[in-house]
Parts: sequence; structure tokens; C-alpha cells
Amino acid sequence: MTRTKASEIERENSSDKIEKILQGSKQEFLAHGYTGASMDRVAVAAGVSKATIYSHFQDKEGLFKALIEQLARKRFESIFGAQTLEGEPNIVLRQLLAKALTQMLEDSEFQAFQRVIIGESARFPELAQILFRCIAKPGSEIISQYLASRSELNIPDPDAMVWVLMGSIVHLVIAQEIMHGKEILPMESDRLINALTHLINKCGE
Amino acid sequence: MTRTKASEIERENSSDKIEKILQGSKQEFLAHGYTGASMDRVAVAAGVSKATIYSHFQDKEGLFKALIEQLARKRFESIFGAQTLEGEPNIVLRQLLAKALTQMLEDSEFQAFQRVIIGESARFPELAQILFRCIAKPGSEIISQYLASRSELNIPDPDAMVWVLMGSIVHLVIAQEIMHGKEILPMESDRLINALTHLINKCGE
DNA sequence: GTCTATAGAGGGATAGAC
DNA sequence: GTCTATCCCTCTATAGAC
Repeated sequence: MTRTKASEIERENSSDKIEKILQGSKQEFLAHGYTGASMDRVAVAAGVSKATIYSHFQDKEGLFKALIEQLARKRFESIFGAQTLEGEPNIVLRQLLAKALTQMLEDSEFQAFQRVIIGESARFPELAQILFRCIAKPGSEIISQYLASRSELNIPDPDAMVWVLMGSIVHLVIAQEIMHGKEILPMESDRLINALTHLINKCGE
Repeated sequence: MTRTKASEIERENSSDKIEKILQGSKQEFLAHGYTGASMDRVAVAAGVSKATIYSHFQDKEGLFKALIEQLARKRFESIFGAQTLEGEPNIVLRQLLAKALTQMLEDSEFQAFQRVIIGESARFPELAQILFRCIAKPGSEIISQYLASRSELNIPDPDAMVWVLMGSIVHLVIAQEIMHGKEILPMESDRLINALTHLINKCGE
């Protein structure tokens, strides 16, 4: 019986501590990056002692990797929870792009996650690759197959088209929010979405 | 007379030291990021003592900012050295996109620069914004005006189209090289360029 | 299992000699 | 202007008590 009931909320087992440590480390790593993060501050944020962290994780690197893998898994589930992709291409694609872009623009945790992954991609190339294995690859395959299945769209290279769509919206998030470019060179997401859907429509004419 | 002649190559003045320090700090900051960089290693790489660095720059932050500003200025000059943008749109745009993409894909220093700028964009938002002021904004204005001036292209929103073009190629560099995604989800630059030029052509039909 | 206390290394920055 | 030597702090990681 290791379940936590409301009546025994004071008692905590190891799994709870691990989750608390991961939550605390999320704050710290997403705010300061890998090198800038302090294990002392992780301990404070998690509400445990530093020694407890080291009893559950091998070292700072092990904790960082565990956190990133957990976050990537959660992102994957939240993105591909209920994507159907059926119906009129014009509407389906517009909704898909707009929804993905809006979610990314409004989710500052995602932006911090993306910033840290890119910033540490020299030290931890395998962590950046997890994003592609878990999110970009399955996502691009779904969209590419949809584009290919709709022959009226008349797209010569669906895989390349996915890179145009994905690249345009991901880059907008990186440029406008992550890099704070919106004050210098602003672009409304509606205009980008309109431009992309207009291009796809012209393809089929 | 502070010029350095070939006959007095041993003698160095302050300007030389400053340049050596910036060169040494480039290695260190681009390889390890701001927090991960060590002033001791900068001193070794530059061939000067740590105290000499602090006599020319206020602190680590000041040196980092000076370096990033220098690199941004150099990038700007190398990109907009000889861009004419005249002639048949189909050819001009294809060449422009292909050249920009190839240069970015082959320039690992640019990639490290981009990685560090993004990684530190939470701590130093003004540095990321320098990139937009010096590179993205002037570049996008040149391309946008070209697109608008060619009425046969029939582009409803040239500014938004620039974001599609720029976003697609910059994102490819980030995804394939900076984040090491090419082993997981590869995409050849030719196919992306073909897709983009095909879209632009369809617009005008 | 979890804590406090601390070891041991490396960080940024500076004083003082030359 | 430039160096060597050093200060003081924070860091990761662990030893030992409970």
C-alpha cells in the first residue's frame, strides 16, 4: 500500500520525492539552463535536501536527462492526444496550423524547454534528438501522409512541404517569443497562417 | 605610430590585445555558452593573463556582449556585401535562398553563434534582438520589397511570405545541424528549395 | 531514506609588483 | 599595461548521524 490518500497526505513515499525533485528541477533547469542551474536551488525548490536528490539520481547530468525525457514524453502526449486530420483540406490544415502555432506561442514553458534544448544541443545532442524522435518525426509523418492522400492538393513533394509548414510556424515561435524578436520585426500569426494556406490552395489550382 | 608593420611583429599595442582577447573569447563562448565559459580558459586561448582581460573589459558579461556585437556586425557585412536582387524572379529567388541556406549549413561557427544566442536569450534578450536589428530586419525588407515590386508574382502579403521563406530555411539549419536532427528526420536542402520556388511560381499563375 | 555538515575543486574578480 | 598570486565565493558531490 503505497498509495497516497487524502487522509495520509503527510506521508510520502519515494515516488513522491522523485516527482517533487523533477518538478523542482524543472523550474531551475528551464530558468537557468544546464550549466547555470544550481543543485542547491533545485533542492530548495523541490523541498528536499541535496543528498536526497543524489540518492535518486546519479548526478546533475542524470537528473537533467531524466527531466528532459519526461518533458518530451508529456509534450508528445499533449500534442498527439486527439488529432484526427479528416475532412476538407483547406479547413483541416488551417485549423491544425493555427492550433499548433497558438499553443506554442502561449506556452512559455514550451518556449523555455525549446530554448534549453537548443542551448544545450552541443553538450547533449541526444536530448535534442529525442524531440525529433518523439515529436517532429511522428508529427511530420502524419501530416505528410495526409497531404499525399489528398491528390487534389497536387503537392509534388509532401515531405518537403511539411518542412515548409513546420519550419514556418516553429521559426515564428523561436523568432518572436524565444528570441524576443517581436519588438523589432513583428509578425501576426494570422498573417502567416493565411500566407501558408493561400500557398497550399494555389498548389491545387 | 601604433601601426603594426611586418618588421615589428613582436611588438603589440592595446588594440592587438583586445583583438586577441575577442578571438580567444569567441572559441570559449561559442563552445561552452556564457555560463559554461571560463575566464581562465579565455585567458589561455587569448594568450594573455586574466588581469589583462579585466583591464580591457569590465567583466565577463561585458566581454560576452562585446563579442556578440562584433560577430553580429561581421555577419551583417558578409551577408549584405553584394546582394543585388535584380532579374527574373524565378532565378533570383532560387539563387538567393539556395545561397543563404548553403552558407548557413556549411558554417559551423554561425551555427554555434546561433545556438548560443538562443540559449542565452532569456538572460540576454537584447543580444538576440541585435540579430533582428542587424540581420533579419534589413534582410526581410530587401526581400519583401523585391517580392512586392514584382507584380507578376501576385503575392498577397509579401511580408508574411518573407517569414515563410526565411523561416523555412533558418528552421532547416536549426533542426538539421544545430539540433542534430538530420540523423532522425533528414531533409535535403534541394528539396526544400524546390518546394519553396514551386510555391512561389504557383502563386503567380 | 533523509538529513546536516563539509570536503574539494573551480569560478570571477582584484591587489600589488614590475 | 601586463603580469603573478590570491581572495572569496559558489559549485557538485559525499560522509556520517539519525
